[in-house]
Parts: sequence; structure tokens; C-alpha cells
Amino acid sequence: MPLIKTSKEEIIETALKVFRENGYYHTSMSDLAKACGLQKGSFYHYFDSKERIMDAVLSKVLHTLKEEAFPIADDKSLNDRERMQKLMLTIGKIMLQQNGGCIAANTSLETNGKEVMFRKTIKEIFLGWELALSKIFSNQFPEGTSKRMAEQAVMEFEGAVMLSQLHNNDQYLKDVFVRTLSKLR
Amino acid sequence: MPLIKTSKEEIIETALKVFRENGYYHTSMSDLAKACGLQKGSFYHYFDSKERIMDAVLSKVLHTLKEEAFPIADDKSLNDRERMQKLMLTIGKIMLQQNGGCIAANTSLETNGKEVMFRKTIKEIFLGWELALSKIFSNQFPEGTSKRMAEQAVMEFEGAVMLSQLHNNDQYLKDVFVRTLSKLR
DNA sequence: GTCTATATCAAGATAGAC
DNA sequence: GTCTATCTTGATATAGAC
Repeated sequence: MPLIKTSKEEIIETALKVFRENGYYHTSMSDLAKACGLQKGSFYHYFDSKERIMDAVLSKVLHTLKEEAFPIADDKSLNDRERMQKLMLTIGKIMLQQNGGCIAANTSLETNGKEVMFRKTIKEIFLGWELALSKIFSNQFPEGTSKRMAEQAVMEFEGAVMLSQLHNNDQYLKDVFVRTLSKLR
Repeated sequence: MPLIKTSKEEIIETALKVFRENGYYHTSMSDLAKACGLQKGSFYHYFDSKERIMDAVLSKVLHTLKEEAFPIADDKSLNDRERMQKLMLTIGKIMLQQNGGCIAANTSLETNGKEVMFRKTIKEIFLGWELALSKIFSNQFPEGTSKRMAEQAVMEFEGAVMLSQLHNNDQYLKDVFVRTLSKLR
């Protein structure tokens, strides 16, 4: 019988992948436990409900975005196009996965209208994302315009993730990257 | 075109609303039965599995789009802007709901990577939608351009639905309507 | 066509041994 | 910290009476 200690951090990382692959409601505590190499009972030692795991997962995602992605908008060593490209790629790396979708968008849509503790975290994720994009746009466009361009970029990105998955074709996402970049000189 | 709604038709209409509100996996057969004013056992008289109900729901949505929405792109009595406006509003009426999301996008994301019978119907919905939009754009833009503009409009629409729900603010969706319309003269 | 009753299984969650 | 065992509830689905 293996007695391998697991850390809460590792569980959150694994749970992120499982949730992204199967969605919130379609993922069971057994699924999460199994993916972590634990029995269901052991899993409750770390998290006492599914809601709290997702809360931890999304808080981790937000934290990572704040650490690694959003500051790119202020990186003085890059020009606007370079910032935008690096920002979009980094956000993609954090939020997306080979064949899973966007953890933030999927969870938002699934839990729309439900009373779950992590909705405020999802809002923060998208507001932070919009703010970072609009900072870059605001170097070349007026305030109101740059805000709407940022919102538009986020919407296109999420729509593209959906269509790319549905048709199993990266082109939708690639087009959005090119289109968003091409708005900057 | 059926003049009299059968019971099965009514169930499909009700199921559409429930699925749109609660999602595919988070909706139970009990939920559907209750919403139809039936006992669970009675419900199985009409549909013997949840998958078949969703299949019927999405087929009905596709059929309605083909009958009522997509032909607007060919309506000779309207100019391009009028066609676009009427098309977008009609698609919104069929696919969206007060506070529920887009049945096609939500179901697509939830069942991504799963083997369910209705994925091909979802693909048809989005391909039909893109085609209708690109028909209108192609009156004023070259072929390749109009195709990408149509894809972009769909992506923005779906992203806007997500953000409008998340922040409980219609403005995202309204902006997309205005922006898409403004591309036409 | 609708109901009640029930079988079967999975889910969320807890208790207690080691 | 991990396990097995168990509780409770809810889910899918079927059987059979009216």
C-alpha cells in the first residue's frame, strides 16, 4: 500500500485539469480523488466540498494571472504589439489546455444564476483581463475606445475557444490573435 | 408545418428552457418531468434518455433557425443592414432567454470531448449561422473577408452573451449588435 | 397516458481504524 | 495522511397498476 503524501497545491493543479476537461457539475469527487491518486475519503482531508475546490482552483488561476500575465501590460521593455502578443499567449497558457476549454468561461456559463462562492473570482478574472488589454490599447487609442476594444478582444477570444473546440480547428483562435494584434501599430 | 402542437412538442419546448437555465449535466430527469407537470415515470413515456431529449431540443432549435432565421439573409425586401439586424435579433430570440445563456454554446462547451449524439447538430447550427451572416457581408465585401467577418460576429456574440450574464449587464451584447451592424453601409 | 413503486447505481459527505 | 466502510441523497431507468 503506497503512502505518498500529497500537497494541497498539487491537488489544486490536478483539479484544475479535471474541471477544465469535464466541467464543474460533470466532475465528481471520485473523479478528482482518482486523478490525485487518492481514495475519496482521503480527498476530504484536503477539501470538504466540491465548491471549495473550485473556489481554490479559480483563486489560484486569478493569482497566477496577476503574477504572470497582467503585469505584461506594463512591461516597459516591450512595444505595444509585443506586449499584446505576450499577454495573449500567457493568458492562453494559464486558462486553456490542449483539448479542454477555458476554465473561467466554462465555469461561468455552467454556474450562471447559481449561488456558488466563486462567481466573484470569475468576475475578477475577466475584469483584470479587460483592464490589462485596455492599458495596452490606451497607448494608441482614446480611453473609451480602448476599453471597448479590450472587451471586444476578450469576447472574440472566448468565442474562438468555443468554435475551435467544436470544429476541432485552431484556425478560429489563430485568426483572433492576428486580428487583435493587427489593431496595434 | 404542424398546426397542432403534440405533447412531445410541448415537452421539447419546456426542456429547452430548463436546459438553457441549468445546463445539460446539471439538469435531471426529475427537473424536466417536474417542469412539464409530469411524474418522472410518465416522462419516460416520451423520451427514454436525457441524451435523446437534448438531441430533440437541439434539432428543434436548428429547424427553427432554418425556418425563421437563416432565410432572412436572402430577404430581398430588406437592405443589408436591415437583414443583419433582423437576423441577429431573430437568432437571439431563438437561442437566448431572459437570464439563461445560449443553448448551443453552453451545450457545446459542456459536452466538449464527450461522445453525445447531438454534437453534429450543434456544428450545423453554428455553420448555418456563419453562412447566413457571410451571405450578407458578401454583398459588400470579398468572399474570404466576408467569411471571416461572419466568424468574428459569431465569436463576439457568444463572448458577449457570456460577459453579459457574468456581470448582469446587457451592454456587452448591445455593443456587439451595434459594432456588427456598423460594418455595413 | 399517467401514476406509484421500486431497482440500481453514483454522488456528496462522514466516521473511525491504521 | 490515507484507508475502508458507511450513510444519505439524488440520479437514471423500469415495472406494472389504473
